[in-house]
Amino acid sequence: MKTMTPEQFQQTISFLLAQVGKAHRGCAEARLTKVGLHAGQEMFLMRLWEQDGQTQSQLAGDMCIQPPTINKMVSRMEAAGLVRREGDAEDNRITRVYLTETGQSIVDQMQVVWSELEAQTLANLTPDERVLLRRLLLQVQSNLTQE
Amino acid sequence: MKTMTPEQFQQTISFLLAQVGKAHRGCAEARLTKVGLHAGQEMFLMRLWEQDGQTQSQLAGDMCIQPPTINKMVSRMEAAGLVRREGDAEDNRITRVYLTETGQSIVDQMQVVWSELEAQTLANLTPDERVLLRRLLLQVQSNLTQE
DNA sequence: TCGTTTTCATTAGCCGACTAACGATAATCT
DNA sequence: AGATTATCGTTAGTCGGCTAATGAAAACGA
Repeated sequence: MKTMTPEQFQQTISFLLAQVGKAHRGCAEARLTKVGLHAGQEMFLMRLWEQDGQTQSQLAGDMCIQPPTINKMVSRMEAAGLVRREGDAEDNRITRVYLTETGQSIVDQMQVVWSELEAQTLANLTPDERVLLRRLLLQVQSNLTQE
Repeated sequence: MKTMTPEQFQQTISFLLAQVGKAHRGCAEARLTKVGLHAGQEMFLMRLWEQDGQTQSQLAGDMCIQPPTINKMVSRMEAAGLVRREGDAEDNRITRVYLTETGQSIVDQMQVVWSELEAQTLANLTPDERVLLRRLLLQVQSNLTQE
């Protein structure tokens, strides 16, 4: 009583989605390396770019990532000089994270990298297909996140 | 001369795709944990299920993963009793990997898990939309893998 | 035949993710 | 006020990924 074959496994959209996700992350990694970033750090810098001086918990919440992950990332990027930690004056539990000047310059380069990645991702897709793809991905995201 | 705003960054399909990929992997992880697997190992077992006794290089090539990643994964899964290493008789460089009985039983459970994940992923999508999503993802995959 | 090149597995070390567990501080409740 | 609870940051350890570098064995070439 086999419920599935390997061939059927590979024909699932989940399988395809996993492959596309890996390929996309790989391409992002390759491009981000050129500006001195690792895949994942671009999201962090984007959040800080959006609002500087956030707490680590805040960043973890926005990025849907666990606090220890943020902590190590901040430590490394602080050592790399992209970011600066500063204790909050009122609440001694909180340490806020700020972009340094070199960090800001990397944010600028990151925008170019991301635009190129977006162009590569959407190549050979018509405007209509891009709209459709977004709509379908949003539905999938909704399916996977809620409950 | 800013090329982008944080809002525009978050509106790219690359951003959405990264989020969906993370969510999908997270759901896979949550479900696979119940049968004693980590996210990523299901692909490995699937390849071995497809053809038992493959070499590590072969598996790495099929999975688009680097040999050291396979090596550590095999070591851990060997320690967990899911898999067994065996040297090749003709070529002493090669070590082949075989499914154990407990590994085979996990493959069976994995099929159920994967079916559930597929159902969750595609919920609220019509058959037409599913076909469309596959086609669009295949195009994106092609964009990201070639060259 | 013997040296070179290729292939394969492995080790070490890094990074992004996670869980579990702690210590310190703030907020809350009795 | 004092004890309890909640929050925040941090550390330790795990796993899936990667690159760089080694060592051993097979294949190849002069």
